[in-house]
Formats: sequence, C-alpha cells, structure tokens
Amino acid sequence: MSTRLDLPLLDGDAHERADAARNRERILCSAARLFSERGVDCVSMDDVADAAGVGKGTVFRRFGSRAALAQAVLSEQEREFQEAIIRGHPPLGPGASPRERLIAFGEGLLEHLERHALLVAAAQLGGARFVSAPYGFYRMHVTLLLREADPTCDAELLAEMLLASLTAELFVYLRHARSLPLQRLEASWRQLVERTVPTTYGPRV
Amino acid sequence: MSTRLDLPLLDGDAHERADAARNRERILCSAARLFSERGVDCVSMDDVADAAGVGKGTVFRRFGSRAALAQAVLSEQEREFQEAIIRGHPPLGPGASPRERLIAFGEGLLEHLERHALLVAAAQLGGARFVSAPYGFYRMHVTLLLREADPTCDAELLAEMLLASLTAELFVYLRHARSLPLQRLEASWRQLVERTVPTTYGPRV
DNA sequence: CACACAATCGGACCTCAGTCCGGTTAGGTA
DNA sequence: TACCTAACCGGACTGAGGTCCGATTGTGTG
Repeated sequence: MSTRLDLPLLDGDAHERADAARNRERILCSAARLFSERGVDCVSMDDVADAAGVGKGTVFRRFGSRAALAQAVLSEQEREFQEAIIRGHPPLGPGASPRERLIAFGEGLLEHLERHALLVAAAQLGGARFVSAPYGFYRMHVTLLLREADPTCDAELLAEMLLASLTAELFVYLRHARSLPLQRLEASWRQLVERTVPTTYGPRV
Repeated sequence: MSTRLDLPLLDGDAHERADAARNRERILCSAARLFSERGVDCVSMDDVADAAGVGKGTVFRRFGSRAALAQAVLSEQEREFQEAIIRGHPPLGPGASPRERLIAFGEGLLEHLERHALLVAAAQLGGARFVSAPYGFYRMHVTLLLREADPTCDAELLAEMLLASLTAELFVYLRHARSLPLQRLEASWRQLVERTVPTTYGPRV
C-alpha cells in the first residue's frame, strides 16, 4: 500500500517526479492552447494527449476527468477572482455592504462567464460543479454575506439557489442561444439580489 | 425530399405506420420498466433496445436521444402536473395570488423531483433542459405570474433564475449528496419567492 | 391481387471518455 | 557507478451514446 495519495494530482507536489511534473505542465499548456484555438467542444482528450506528446492514460492519471482538466486550465483565473473577493477593493472586496458585495460578486462571475463560458460549462459537467473548489468558495462567500445581511434566513440554501442562476449552463443558453445582452443578465442579477437581500447593514451588535 | 418531418416522432402521428407505433409503445414500456427496476443510471440504450426487441437504430429514430427518451417516459406525469396548474384547484391552479401560486408551483415541482429526480436529471442532460416542452411551460407560467405580481420587473429573466433553483441537478445534490430534508428545500423556495415577489395583488387597474 | 415506393428496421460502425496493466524510468542508496 | 523499487508511462481495451445505410415491410394504387 502506497503512502502517497493515488488520486489525480492537480497541483504541484513536493514528491512529484521530474518527468511527471514536466508532463503535467505540457498537458496543461496543450489543453489551454487547443481549447482556445478550436473551441472547447472540438477538443477530445486524445487530442490533448497527442498534442502534449503523452499517452491518454497519463492525462487521466494527472487530471482524472475532462471536467477536472478544464477546471485546472481555468484555475489561474479563478484564483485571481477569489483574490479580488478576499483582498480586493470594494464593492467586490471587503468594505461594502453584503448586498453591494453580492451584486458585485454576480457581476464579476458573469463577466468571467462572458470570457470563458464554454470552458466553465465543460468544467461543471455532470455533478462536477458541486464538488469543485471554486464552487465551494463561492458557496461559502455567498452564504456568509447572506447570513451577515439577515441572520434569520436559511443562508446556506439561499446561497445554493442564488448561485444556481449563475451556472455556465444557464449563461450559455441565455447569452448564446437567446442572444440576450450581458447587461440585461447583470441587471437581472442585481434585481434578484436587491429583492432577496435586505438593505439593513451596519456594525453588528 | 420528404413531405414529413424527418425528426424523432415523440407523440402519435396520424400517418405513423402500424409497426412504428407498436415499436414506439414497446420501447416506452421497456424503458419505463427498466428505469424503475434498475435505476436510470444502470440502463443503457442498448438495454432498452434489447428489452423492447428492436434495434438500437429504432430507439434513436423514435426518440432522438437518451434525454428525449427520459422525457417521453416522464411525459404522462408532466401532463398531469401541467393540468393541475392550468385547471386545478388553487393555490397551484388559478384563483390564488401570484405569490401563492408560485410557492405552490415550486413545492409541486420539488415533490415531482422527490419521486423522479434521477429520471428528470437524465431528461435534462446537456442543454436538453432549455428546449424541452415541460421547461417551456414552466418558463411561461412563472413569467406570467411574475409579470402579474410586478409588471415593472424583468419577468422573463427572473423566471429563468428562479427556475434555476429547481433543477434536477441541484435537487439531487442537496437531497442525495447533502441529505437535506425535502421540507427544508420547500421552505427555502418559499423564502426565495416571498422575498422576490411583492404581496400586492388584486384586480388590476 | 400484384405492384411500387416510401417509411421503417436493425445492427454494424464511429467517436469519445475513462480504465487497466505490462513495460519503463527516475532517483535514492550503498 | 550499479542497483533496486516505487512511481510513472502509454496505448490497447471497454462501454455507451449516437449515426448510417442496405435490407425489409407496411400501405395506398391500378
């Protein structure tokens, strides 16, 4: 029995062999390039493996699934977005009211989707969305803001329901199939938050 | 060029050949039986074809995709639910305030999911959800109720966002992975609607 | 009833995500 | 440097959704 985790290694690992690290990097680069060149839906896992010069088994050992590979390709931008939420300027970052921060959060996520909707959709395929690291962060962020704005509400579930209106699937449908302007989606999100979250705010007692 | 539509025939067709009608019925029955016996996720399209005693090509010509087959199996219950909305008793049917009707609608949908979540999830796979007949009906219903309650809001998009919190995917996650009680989901839906929809109601001017 | 043709049938075939395992190699140890 | 072994590699394989096209059959017409 191995002392090491035999699961996909999504990030650098101190005990990672040199060839393994090199292959991980090559797979990520090839995937990012192919995705942006051809569009996410026109790239198979074999394509990625071939372009990276490795076998398909290696791709799956590293990343576990197509969805996880897409997540890994997105991770840098996700990290920046999370950084802006935790330590950035208001209203996205700390300092604004929960309501304003929620509105800014949704707008930021919608703009993120505007740039990478199909890739995010691929990353959320199946039930992958709910167990992904970014979604866990979003869930926590929205839950805390809701609880702060109204400690009596069921913040956990309200967060899940609000986040449901920011899924890549719905975005792609509204934005690409229905061709609605991004501004209208943002306005609707604002509307939803304004109705859901009370204005009351101030230093908590 | 054929004068008939060369797309999957989901419902009866006056010009449908006798053998075709018989096969459609057999496929539907076999699928319903297998789904309930083994669980939706443990039944392949080949299984359905074999059980119905037809070739796989026939299954796909009739129903077009796995998602569409699942929709067809569900269609009878969907029809009943729609009937209750259009002509049933309040608060689900006409006669109650938009807010009450919306709450009842969500509760009804959640109970429907409680019984058939995995089948509904299969029916909504991919982007299939947005182009399905039931979803079109739900969208229309919720949009009209929202518009009635508040003519100034962006009812179309608000409807999409509210419906997003009633997807099978989210339901399965909350109910099966997180094991939350149905009552809590219903309470959250009520909460969301109460915050989103104003109480004002009465004969419009 | 015989015919013609269009709709239908069915299974071989394709693509693609994901698995498996025998062969290879990195890198620590003596 | 030579060796040993755990980790890694890669491509053949599986299973499932979906497509295709030659063979078949139902059905309106003379």
